[in-house]
Amino acid sequence: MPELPEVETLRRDLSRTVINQTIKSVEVHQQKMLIGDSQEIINHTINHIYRRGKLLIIHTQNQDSHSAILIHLKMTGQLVFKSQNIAGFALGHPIPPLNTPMPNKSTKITITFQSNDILYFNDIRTFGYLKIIDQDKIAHDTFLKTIGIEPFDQKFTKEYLTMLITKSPNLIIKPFLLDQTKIAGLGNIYTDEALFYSKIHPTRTTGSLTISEISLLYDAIKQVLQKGIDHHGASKTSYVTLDGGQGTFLANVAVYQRQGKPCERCKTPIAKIKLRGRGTHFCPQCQQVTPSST
DNA sequence: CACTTGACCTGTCCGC
DNA sequence: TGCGGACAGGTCAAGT
Repeated sequence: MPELPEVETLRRDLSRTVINQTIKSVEVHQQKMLIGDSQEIINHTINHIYRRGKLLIIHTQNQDSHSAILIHLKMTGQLVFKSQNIAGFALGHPIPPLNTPMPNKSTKITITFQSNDILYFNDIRTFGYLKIIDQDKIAHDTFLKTIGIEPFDQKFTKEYLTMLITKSPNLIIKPFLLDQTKIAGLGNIYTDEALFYSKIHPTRTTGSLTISEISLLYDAIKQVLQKGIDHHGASKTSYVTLDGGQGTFLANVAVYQRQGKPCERCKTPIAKIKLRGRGTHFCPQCQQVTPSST
């Protein structure tokens, strides 16, 4: 469930808490969650953290080597930070952390810093991973290699989106938007929201979209992602912010998991269908299967 | 080659 | 109350 806004929220929080921290030890509680050699980052200092789509990339180094930690949370992954310096640790999220014990049974990897601060990687369903590789090999990572454009990249323009759509005119728009090799970072929640605001039915084909619909879709993608970041992400079941708190985006969704509830624009009950195995929410009135004339 | 489907997992919820 | 099954969804290998 963590999509671009959730991972971006974690990136920002991590940048305030673990930059310049030196890794003392790495404890792996479930082997398959770790790819690579944890010894490689012992005594490494974290000096840079960035994000590609839903993937978090942490640069570490010491005198001899430069490594990278790639973290994918998939559906139920969590990163939780426990500081020794309680007074200095206030991330300021709107919903404060529950006092969930750390570590717990979903804790898969524990990273302890020289400060004795601890970063926990939890994942109930164990779909996520933490991967340690040489920094020179980042460009060869099989996932990163195929990932598409960043929605907030300057190169992502209306023309770029039009080009992507024109190139694959026979795809259903929702799976198209979920395809990480085309646009990076959209998942089920933000895709449904973006289609609602652009008044496009999720089963429309890419080739059927008009220029003005593509324009609306472009604006909607950026707006819902920004709104998600502003709300510190969407906490449904498992996603939490770095301090264990919750994002508030779900209180502000228009369609996601609002089936049966009135559309905020026209009061028609929101519908839910299954599209390619994904729960898909939309307003049957506002989002027509043919282009709207407006 | 481009696209689609099922598998990977486990906690939660619903109906019987 | 207990149990089985559906469901949740990001990615990738396998299939079309």
